[in-house]
Amino acid sequence: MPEGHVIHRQARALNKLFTDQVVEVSSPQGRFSQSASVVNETRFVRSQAYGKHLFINFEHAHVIHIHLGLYGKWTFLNHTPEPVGLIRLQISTPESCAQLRGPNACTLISPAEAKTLKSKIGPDPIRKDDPSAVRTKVLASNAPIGVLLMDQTLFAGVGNIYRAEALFRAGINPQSPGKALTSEQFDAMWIDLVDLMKIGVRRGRIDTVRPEHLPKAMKRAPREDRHGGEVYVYRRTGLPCFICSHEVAEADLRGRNLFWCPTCQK
DNA sequence: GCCATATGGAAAG
DNA sequence: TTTCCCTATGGCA
Repeated sequence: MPEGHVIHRQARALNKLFTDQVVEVSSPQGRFSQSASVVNETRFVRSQAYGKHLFINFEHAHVIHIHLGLYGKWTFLNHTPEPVGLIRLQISTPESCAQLRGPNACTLISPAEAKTLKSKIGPDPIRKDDPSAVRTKVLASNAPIGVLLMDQTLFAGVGNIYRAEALFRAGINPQSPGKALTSEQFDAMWIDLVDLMKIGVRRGRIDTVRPEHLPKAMKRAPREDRHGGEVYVYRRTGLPCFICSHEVAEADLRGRNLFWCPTCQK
């Protein structure tokens, strides 16, 4: 259920636990057993995040590709318990254990296949990738910017929350076509995504409310939502905008929930 | 216990 | 554009 910042944290956590160690790899649930046995008791080289995709390199040029999708979840433990629930992938040493449940994708691939996959992933704000090619595409596109932001070949790692919040902070209506943006607006939004997502990596939660709006936000915000942080519009449907007090709106855009302030985002 | 929901994306139609 | 994947959780009976 994560956006890119979470995947980057998980890559970091896996590296901290397992880099250069010979690890036990298994699939208690069974579905990944055959692949797990291929890398079982081999050396964990490193894990890397590209947008929402995670790549784990093992010795002998084996790579596990993971995408969490909506339900996927990692659990990190300092011991290896009896399996609870459906664990697709488990990596462990005597000191540490990482368990993966419900991923959208978990497959053993070759370095060549990894390269192909990575080539389809767009620039990632957290990796400080160059957005110039994407800027050209966005500024020429008739598609709504709210749709473009969710396209992982354009903005790797951006999900529904960062989309809603970046557009709010930029004062841009999600329905505006990409070509309606100025080059300056695009650059400002990209830089904002870099800032916001780096904060997300650092804190492990999504915080997007500017300090000057924060006291007000804290007072009016409902319970902490699942994103864990403080946001302007995501899942605040019907609640007053922190800036103009207009009700936050919600709509369906291409099958995903969209949140915005009709006043602040013309 | 049952049902709706979720920060995603590929495949099918 | 719709369906499916696949798991956990929270709200409600």
